[in-house]
Order: sequence, then C-alpha cells, then structure tokens
Amino acid sequence: MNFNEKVYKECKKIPKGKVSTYKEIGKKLNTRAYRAIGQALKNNPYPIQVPCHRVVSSQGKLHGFKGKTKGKALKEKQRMLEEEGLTIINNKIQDFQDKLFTF
DNA sequence: AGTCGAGCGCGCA
DNA sequence: TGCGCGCTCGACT
Repeated sequence: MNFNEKVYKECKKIPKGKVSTYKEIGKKLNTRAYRAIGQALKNNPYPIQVPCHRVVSSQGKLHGFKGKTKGKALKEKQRMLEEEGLTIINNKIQDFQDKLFTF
C-alpha cells in the first residue's frame, strides 16, 4: 500500500457536496506529509474516481491548485464544486466549516 | 499582523 | 543522490 494509494482512498471517501483538506487527510493517515499529499494528488492517476478538486487548503481556499491559482482549470473545478452544492467566492469556499468533511 | 524556514513522502533527473 | 511539489505550522520580526 503506497502512500499515494492511501491518499486516493481517503479522497474517494469524500461525499458529493463536501470537501476536505490536506491537513485532514494527513491526520487520517497519521502523517504530517501534507506536501506529499499534494504531490500525490498532482500525480493523480484516477482523475475522475479521485475528486482531487474536493481537496483544498486548510483555510478552505483553492490556493495553489494545478500550479496556478489563477488558471482556467481552476474555474472549471470551482464550477464543478458549485454544482455539487458548494459555494465558492473569490477562490474561497463559503461555509467551509459546514461543508468540511472530516474522516 | 506578516514573513520565514523546516519537515513530511514520493517522483523525476 | 538530490531537489522540488497543488502544504502546514510554529517561531521570529
């Protein structure tokens, strides 16, 4: 069981309409390698099965997604999330605490 | 307050 | 073998 696979596994547990953070995942995996989690998601071999867009920074912001926070891909992810019942304003998730999924 | 640096695990050179 | 990454947190300005 690779570290990556553990990350994916946890990500897949995030229900629709909810989000989670690198920190929470790290906590769940009993590790502090938050960066590694980001790295794992970047390498994401299962883009659809593993909803990496549901994983955000601990502040509930989409900061540093896909390398550039101001990228076009980010907007798409944002819209996807919005369609799942989330509200995102200025790259920030509204009612983040409420939508946050803790394992 | 805002900035800085270190530490985590894995992938690629 | 060494560095960098979709990060976070504590320590210091």
